[in-house]
Amino acid sequence: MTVSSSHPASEDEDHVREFLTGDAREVAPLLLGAVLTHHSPDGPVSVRITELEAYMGPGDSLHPDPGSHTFRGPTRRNAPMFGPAGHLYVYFTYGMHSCANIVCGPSGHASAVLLRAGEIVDGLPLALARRPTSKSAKDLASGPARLATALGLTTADSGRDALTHPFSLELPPAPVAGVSAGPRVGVAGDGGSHDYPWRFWLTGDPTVSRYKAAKVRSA
DNA sequence: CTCCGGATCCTCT
DNA sequence: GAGGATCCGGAGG
Repeated sequence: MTVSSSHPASEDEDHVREFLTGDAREVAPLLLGAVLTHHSPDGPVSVRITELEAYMGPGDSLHPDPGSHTFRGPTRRNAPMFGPAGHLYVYFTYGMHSCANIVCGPSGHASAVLLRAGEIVDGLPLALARRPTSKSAKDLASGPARLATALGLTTADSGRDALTHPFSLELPPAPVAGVSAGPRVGVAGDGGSHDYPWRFWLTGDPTVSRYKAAKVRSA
């Protein structure tokens, strides 16, 4: 067989991309157990996803999502969320942390899944070097900013394709058993008490971030 | 174990 | 100019 000069997508890549083009609320629980790898110049680190959250786009009359960064429409920062599925949306927050999403849905539909926690399954020494304050291997990626740091992701990676070099994403061979769902963390929704159950995690997994209820803002 | 505040600066209004 | 899809360390039980 011959090799085309235009780097054709593999069947695997096509399959993963098509899967991610679905509704983020359906994609999210099925992404549990998936392995995201970043091959940085310093070496590879792989994370098995154990917790994530779905964020929907603007203009969904059934489920308006004030918690989404795209709620007020496209901006320079959130532009990748309006792009094709499978790309990264990385944002910087609290003056010091980066958090990473995988974009879902067809282009124009700004939905994504926030990677909230995972288990380091490859590149443990490098992940440790990136997160020297972590107290145990379980803490290396037990939070969205921790996960992004352990993988070496920054806003420079926002908009890049998570399915091609230097990244790769492997879906679990079969949907994982033992999935829990609940309200998202740190998002006050429409007032705090009616948050959507769009956070998914592997029940009982030790790497899942410790739950903290969304801060309720008084007007 | 839980609770609480400081760090620190990008992004959008 | 305000506030954040957070993390960490310290104080107290």
